[in-house]
Amino acid sequence: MATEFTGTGDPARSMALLWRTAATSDRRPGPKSALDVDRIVAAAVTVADAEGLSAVSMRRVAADLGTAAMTLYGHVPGKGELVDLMLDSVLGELYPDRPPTGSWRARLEAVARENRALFLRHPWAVHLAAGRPPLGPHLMRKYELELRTVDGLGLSDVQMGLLVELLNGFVRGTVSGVQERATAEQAAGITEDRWWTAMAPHAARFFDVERFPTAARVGPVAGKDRQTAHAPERSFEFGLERLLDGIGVLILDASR
Amino acid sequence: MATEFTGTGDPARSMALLWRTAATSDRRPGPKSALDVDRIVAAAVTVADAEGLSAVSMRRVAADLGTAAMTLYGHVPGKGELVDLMLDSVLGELYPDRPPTGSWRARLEAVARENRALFLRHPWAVHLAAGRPPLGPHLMRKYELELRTVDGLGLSDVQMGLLVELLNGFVRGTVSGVQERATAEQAAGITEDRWWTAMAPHAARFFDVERFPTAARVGPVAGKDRQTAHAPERSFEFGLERLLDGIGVLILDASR
DNA sequence: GCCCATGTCCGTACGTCGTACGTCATTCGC
DNA sequence: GCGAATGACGTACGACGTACGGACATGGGC
Repeated sequence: MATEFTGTGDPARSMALLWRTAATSDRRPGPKSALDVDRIVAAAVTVADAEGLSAVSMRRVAADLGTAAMTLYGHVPGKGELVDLMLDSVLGELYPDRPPTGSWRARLEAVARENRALFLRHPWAVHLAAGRPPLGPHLMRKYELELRTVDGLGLSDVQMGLLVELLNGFVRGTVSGVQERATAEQAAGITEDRWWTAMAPHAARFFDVERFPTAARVGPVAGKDRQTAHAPERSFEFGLERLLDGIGVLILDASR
Repeated sequence: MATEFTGTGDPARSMALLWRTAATSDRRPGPKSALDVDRIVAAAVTVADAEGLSAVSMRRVAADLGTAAMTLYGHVPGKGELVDLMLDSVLGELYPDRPPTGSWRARLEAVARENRALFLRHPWAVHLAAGRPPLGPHLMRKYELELRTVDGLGLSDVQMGLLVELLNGFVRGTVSGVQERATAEQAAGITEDRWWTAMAPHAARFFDVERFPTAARVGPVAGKDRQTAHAPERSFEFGLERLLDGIGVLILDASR
């Protein structure tokens, strides 16, 4: 694994790819390609959705497209750039019509829910989105629309940026647990439930109630209703409520 | 890469390793080993701290210990289990003396700051901690101590669990950006600054102020003081403030 | 209508990874 | 001392990303 993730090559080439500023081959000699960037990206996204990012290899994507691995390099400089393209591509699914409307609270809630839904659809996108982002058209659009939801509330520009970043970070944080677990599931070929039921008796052997009294009372290990208490949606709803309450305090302060 | 991350083998073996319930080799025949689990884990953590988790290979860790790759398999079932051990190991650095004290707000703030500091020391631990956790002694201790900081506030057990999870998720979310960027840096061999200055002119070519007016005003791409506005500590401080404000609302409700 | 520059396609190969297997050397209980 | 159990580790396999270069199709300029 040389380049890990994200494009590392020529920035100009990366940007041209992201914004699809191809030469569009205005009648050059040479055979027509059956492939194009969009088809490759779509195939890669399909693989990632179904089997996780680790299943996305150049060989695999090429095979799904009925071609050989090296064929892809004619359209995409490398895997890093392909991953960048994948991320920007799925970001285009956000806010299909227009930015969220309503009260500031409704708008921010909608932003959080749309982002969460996107990440649940494409779990592999979570930790990509946390890193150095590909400055593609869909990321730009997302950023613009999200900033608009916190515009005109009396906040400073810096506060607006921080707020959008906070909300995105929160969603990533709550989803990443689900995502990492899902990745582990298909990597290990064992579901969350099976893993817990396999691990629980062994955990119980080491779980000392005297050393961990509070965890024993509250925690998911001891509790019977582990599932319900640990349900990711509940974590999300709970956290969103707290976060919006806290943002409300800020906005109240700003408006007076 | 067969097992990706986290142990997938025998749960009993994993737990015995995590809790160091070794047979302690009470005089068995065969040669003495110069290695033990602790030395292997420590070496792996050192590599991960310095060069990222992707630099942690069995060959590399073995080389740093002056031995061959396969030697490690006598002490550790596989890489997944080693990673589990690494994570639980560094979690032991949290709350060196006792749990945080003071007001609920001071306690929660301390929890957030200690976790953040840990993740900044060991960036690779961030996305491991998000997944299926290794139920080792240090994770148990962390969970117990953090639950105690929200005990006795009039919250339900479920709310206590959710609160601890929320705080941890927030810290992970804010740190993961820093971490992913750092990983990308050493993978690409280019610093954040260099990347931005290399990318900025190309970004500007596609950045349409008419399409993205709000982003143009607020965003880090256009702004001169990108650095200061985007500083990760500022994001953390800002988010923590909002979060604690929101938690305050909940605690106020619970106490009346 | 032909030529060749400009493409695409892809087989091969190298160096990385995790780790299964088998051989060998060491060191204990007796 | 000696048999047996155990640690060390060389070799090998199949995955990975991708550099290289040959085979081949195509279209514009003449």
